Amino acid sequence: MAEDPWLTEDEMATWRALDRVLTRLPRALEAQLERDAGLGYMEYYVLAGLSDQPGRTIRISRLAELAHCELSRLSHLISRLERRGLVRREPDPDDRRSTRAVLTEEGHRLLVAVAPAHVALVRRLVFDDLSPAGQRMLREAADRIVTRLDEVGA
Amino acid sequence: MAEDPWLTEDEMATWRALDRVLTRLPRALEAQLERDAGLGYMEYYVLAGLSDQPGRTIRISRLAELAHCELSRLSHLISRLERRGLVRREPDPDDRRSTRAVLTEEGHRLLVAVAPAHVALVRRLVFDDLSPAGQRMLREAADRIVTRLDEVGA
DNA sequence: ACCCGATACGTGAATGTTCAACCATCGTAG
DNA sequence: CTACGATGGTTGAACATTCACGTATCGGGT
Repeated sequence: MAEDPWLTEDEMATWRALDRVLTRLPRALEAQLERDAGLGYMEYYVLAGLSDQPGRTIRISRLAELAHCELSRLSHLISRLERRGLVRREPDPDDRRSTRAVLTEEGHRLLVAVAPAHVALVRRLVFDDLSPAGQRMLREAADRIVTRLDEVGA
Repeated sequence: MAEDPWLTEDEMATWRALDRVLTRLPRALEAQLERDAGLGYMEYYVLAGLSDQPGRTIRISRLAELAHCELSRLSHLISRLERRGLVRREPDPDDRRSTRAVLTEEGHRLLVAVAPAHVALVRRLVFDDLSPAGQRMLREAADRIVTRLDEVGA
């Protein structure tokens, strides 16, 4: 951790650009979800993840792994969604420590209603005018970063 | 907003990778700053931005633009930093509505103490094993996304 | 059968962020 | 010069997230 620490001019410019994406892109997506459905970014992806599971059901701890989200946060979040009738908790018959989250019909309807606009915004912000080569590079860069994140245990 | 909304298989994979970076990279950087200096991500960049200004001083509203941060949030944030003696407020002589934030000597010392480890982590997570071509692509992709964000006014 | 560490949550307090006011000052049209 | 909208900033309440702790269950080892 001791050696020449600083970034080159080029790296600095790249980092600034990436940093702006990091801070503004989630904010923009969240704003749209909030307006259209009263959902936060994480709430949306929890509902979306849930709808992909067989029976639209999944153990809460498993969902936390998928969302890279702490159990405590997810518990509060699910309580909010439950109050709104979008998900429901049910005990896991196989393991009585465990709780399962189930996407309700109403939750599914909300998700189906809001998803197209969300996907359209992702397409517009990220993929419009991104060449296939550019997209491949972007994915490779992102995958490398995720690999590094796993390495440092974050 | 009506046409074929869905993402291709490839786009979906790219988006998932990007999404993981969006959620986990800031978290990892923030965790390091929090451990080493008790600073949040935004707090660090506010101090860093401040130290780049002549006289380590800047109008608060200008700082909010630089950090793409709302005034209210910045005001609370600066109050916290002020309580810790890292910055100080002073009235702007040119415009009496305005307040200026000044980085204190102690704030500067903390910044200098924590910056190397932060930069080293950025280098490790983002730039190690990123080819010059890859870096150029990454920056171009990020810049395009920022341009789109400006277009939709986010 | 019993003990003990690990796993799967839930909860309440502390902290941070957003939202909706509010006040003071500035620039300017009339 | 004055009234009025725009700008700069603060504040407090509402809401979300994190942290530390508590509880119940599970899976072994002995």
